[in-house]
Amino acid sequence: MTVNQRTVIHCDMNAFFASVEQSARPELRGKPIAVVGSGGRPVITTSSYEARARGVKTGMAVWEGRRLCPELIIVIGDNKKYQHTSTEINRIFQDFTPEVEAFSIDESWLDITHSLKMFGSAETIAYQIKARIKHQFDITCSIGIAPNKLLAKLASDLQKPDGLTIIKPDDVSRILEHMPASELCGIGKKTAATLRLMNINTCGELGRCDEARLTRKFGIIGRRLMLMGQGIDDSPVTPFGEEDEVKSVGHSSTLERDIDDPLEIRRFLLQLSEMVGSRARRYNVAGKTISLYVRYADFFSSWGKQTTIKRHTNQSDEIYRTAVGILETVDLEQPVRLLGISLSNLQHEVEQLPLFIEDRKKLEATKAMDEVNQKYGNMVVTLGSLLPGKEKRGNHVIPPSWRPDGIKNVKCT
DNA sequence: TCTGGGGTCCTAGGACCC
DNA sequence: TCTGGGGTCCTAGGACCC
Repeated sequence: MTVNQRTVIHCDMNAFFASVEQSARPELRGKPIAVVGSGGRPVITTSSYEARARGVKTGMAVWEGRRLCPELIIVIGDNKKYQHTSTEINRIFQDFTPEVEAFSIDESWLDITHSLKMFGSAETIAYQIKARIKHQFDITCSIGIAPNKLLAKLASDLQKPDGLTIIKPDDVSRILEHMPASELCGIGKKTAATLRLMNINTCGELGRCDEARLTRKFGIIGRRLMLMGQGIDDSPVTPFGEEDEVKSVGHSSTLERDIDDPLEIRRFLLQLSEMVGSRARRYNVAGKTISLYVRYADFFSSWGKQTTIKRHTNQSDEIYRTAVGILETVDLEQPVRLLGISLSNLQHEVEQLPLFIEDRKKLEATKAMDEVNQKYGNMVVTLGSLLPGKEKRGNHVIPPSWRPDGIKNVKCT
């Protein structure tokens, strides 16, 4: 046993978006509901446990969910509400330890190593967390307690909903022996399939595998895979404010219908550029690399291309022009199903000090536009003048993005 | 009648510089 | 006739997570 034994909690909200909706709207409680995006081709983002019992799953098209469960209630998602609830829940965690890391909007890790003395035991803390979340939001969660993040996450997956699973250091090898390797966070479909071809199915087998054999197959992550199989994970819980800086800012959107009209494509690119630009400005970052991603009507074929420009930018018009520049190097093979733009190669803490009066005017205009858009929702005001031709602007509005603000990078007020 | 949107990390190969 | 080699930046693509 090492001296540095840690105790880590992983907390996973059960059917988070659906639970928030059922909590906010009593008439939805006990019913099969599905939370969907607001786009023209909606898919199910989260379904309640009542819906899951009927086979309704994340990622399904709405019609498919309805086929399986005709009484399915469709609820349009409200990201702001989920964001807010998530922030509040993380505040609860912080009453138990300052070392809280949000993995996603509905999952967090807590390093409670130094909180045990004050609160008694990990179990006590877990039960208190559950009770407070239940009381305050009427939401259940599944909690895993283990010596590290990898195992805590594995543990929280073992009992759903409303579970509490403890993996004690002494039990690690017994529990992992027959656990499918694919249960580990980080081993996805492809890796699991490759492992199976190597005759490795369980964590036990993975942990005993010759490191060189894994490295030959997987490169640098080979060693990491072996350690994962042994339940070893030294990665720290990184508290709020100490995360790595954002590395890219992007938006993509599936169009309501497939399009091949170049002007219409540009219209969407303009909106995407504005979404990316305004978010970059809000984060106070600027990027040198602009990427354009296109998925064709057949869904399976797609491409992405990127260009690196001379200086960093977070100006929507520059992002737009660069994206169009990329588009012009390509002959589209099919109508377009999805368009995406992202800004990377980022510089942080950008200071905007325009030298020329024209630039200052533009900055003022951008600021005013950002304020209006922030107040009245996505992209009420756009740089319509950049669009070629005089055709009336399409009234299609790109649906609010799934998670407009990564929880990691937003200062909560 | 389908199959979302937001990210991160890793690899490979080419261009270019000293 | 020898034709290096390290470092960095770039593009493209794949795998993973929620």
